[in-house]
Amino acid sequence: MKPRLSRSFFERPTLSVARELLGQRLVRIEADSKRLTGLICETEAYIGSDDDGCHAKAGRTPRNQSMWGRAGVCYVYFTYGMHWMLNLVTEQEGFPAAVLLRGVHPQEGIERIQERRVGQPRQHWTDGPAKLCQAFGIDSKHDGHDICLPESVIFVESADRVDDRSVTVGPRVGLNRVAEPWKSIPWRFRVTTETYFERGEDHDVIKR
DNA sequence: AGCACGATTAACT
DNA sequence: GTTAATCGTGCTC
Repeated sequence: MKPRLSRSFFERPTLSVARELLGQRLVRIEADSKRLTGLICETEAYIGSDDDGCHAKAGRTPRNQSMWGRAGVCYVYFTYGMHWMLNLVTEQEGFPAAVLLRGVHPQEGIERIQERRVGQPRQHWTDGPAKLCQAFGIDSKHDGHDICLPESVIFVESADRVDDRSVTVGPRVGLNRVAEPWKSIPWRFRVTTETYFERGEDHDVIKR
């Protein structure tokens, strides 16, 4: 078994965590012990209550309180009446910051991912923040879940670092009503070399 | 108790 | 390119 990313990884500056999560392996152990994994290919950073794009700007509420928790905690929230989003909390406890997981490249548990994403072509199984939560069975029950505990059912395994040449940095998505500079600040990180994750018989293409 | 909004998605022109 | 779906959340009355 590969080593898991430790709490000290998540206690660092959020931009470093967001960048370095690219290429690492998101692991979800389901209730029946089925293991679903995917290599992280897109992230966004949300940093502090000064960040107008960050939920923490509204202050601490029951919904967003996980963001004030210790590094390594999941902040899972509900939006648009139907979608769940998974964030991993960063920096020190008491400072609200997190990395939104926006896309993964499926590796293990393909059959179950396919079941959860019925009718969708493979390239769209986990290429959005709500899509990956649906595919991995992640929802409200995981809000506040600590991924650094040994018994955690969600964690991140150490894998190959993605080279800078394969990473594109740009503005975060979906912040149309947010004021500058937060609307355009380049806090989105994604793997843009289309063949980057191709391995063996697996010839999926990273899109977006 | 009512209401406007949303870190999106899928379907459609 | 546009837009409906769908409802928890936080704010106002």
